Amino acid sequence: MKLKFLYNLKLKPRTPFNFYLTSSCYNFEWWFDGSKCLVPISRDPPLIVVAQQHEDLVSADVYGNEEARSLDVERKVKWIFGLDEDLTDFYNVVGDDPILYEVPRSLLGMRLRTTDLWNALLIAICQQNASFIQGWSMLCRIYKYFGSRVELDGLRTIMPPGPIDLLEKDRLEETKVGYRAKTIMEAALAFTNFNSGFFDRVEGLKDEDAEALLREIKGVGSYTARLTLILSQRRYSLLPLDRWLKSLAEKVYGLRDVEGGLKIKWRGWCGLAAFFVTVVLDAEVITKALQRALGGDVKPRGESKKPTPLTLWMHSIC
DNA sequence: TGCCAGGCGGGGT
DNA sequence: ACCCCGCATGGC
Repeated sequence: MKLKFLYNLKLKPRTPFNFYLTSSCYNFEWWFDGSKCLVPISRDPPLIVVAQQHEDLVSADVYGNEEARSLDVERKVKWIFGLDEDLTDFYNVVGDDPILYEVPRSLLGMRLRTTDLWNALLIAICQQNASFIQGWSMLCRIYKYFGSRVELDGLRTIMPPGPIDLLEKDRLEETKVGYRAKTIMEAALAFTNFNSGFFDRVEGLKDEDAEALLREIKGVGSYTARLTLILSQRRYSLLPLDRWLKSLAEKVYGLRDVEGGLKIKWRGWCGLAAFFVTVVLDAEVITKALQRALGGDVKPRGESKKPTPLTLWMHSIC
């Protein structure tokens, strides 16, 4: 599929904003090359934005078919990059945190990029009981195998698959996701069951209700549901607590009641804090992550020998 | 080789 | 409410 250039947008982010870090994090080579960040906005009608930094603005070249002209791209791009987001209070909360104090310093202006609910759920399921590299390799294979190739003025990229694409092709074994295949298919089914309007309502629900609704999918528990809502709707109050973060919090902060303790410590920023913990510790496996955190080595490595959240885009992992 | 890694649900108590 | 186990897969 080829998409043609439609128009350009120039957007002004709230300062401080770091386009490079924001685009780098948890991204793939076909969506970020070090300067251009390609953002799939809509599958039907197809629309992809090519964003890059332009002085103190974000420049967005919009590619799509004619049908896509009517979409409110400006609002979506602002939302995805968090251009209007104010992290002042978050920076105050983590400014002297032994794990996160680098966030308002070396990672100043970095925002979380959102993705749509379905894709966020896919990402979250792939993190279940898997190391960073295993989880993102599974995702990588899903995108390559089920996504569609797209070309924008010679730029080659991938449109991530929708639930229908997975159901129709029905060859998830090829992507080596193991027992998560069942959960992914359950999720895909739930997302195509439009009669009930199952997920159209999620946005309007309170955090607990949104979490409960996602958990109706078999194989989706509290961790997966919360991470999904953080990555798609910036529900930063939610704490996606897995064994990795639990272990870190017990040993580094000396917490016994991790859930309660982190909520007091990070207040309404638990979800964003959890996200940044993985970034500053380069998503190392727990033994290494603990060493790093206890040794005060909480600045992400620039080196690209092996993939980290910030350098994933520099590597081919599948 | 064997064991484990950012979960989860189902079975036991 | 808890505790414990199996579940695919790849990497060390």
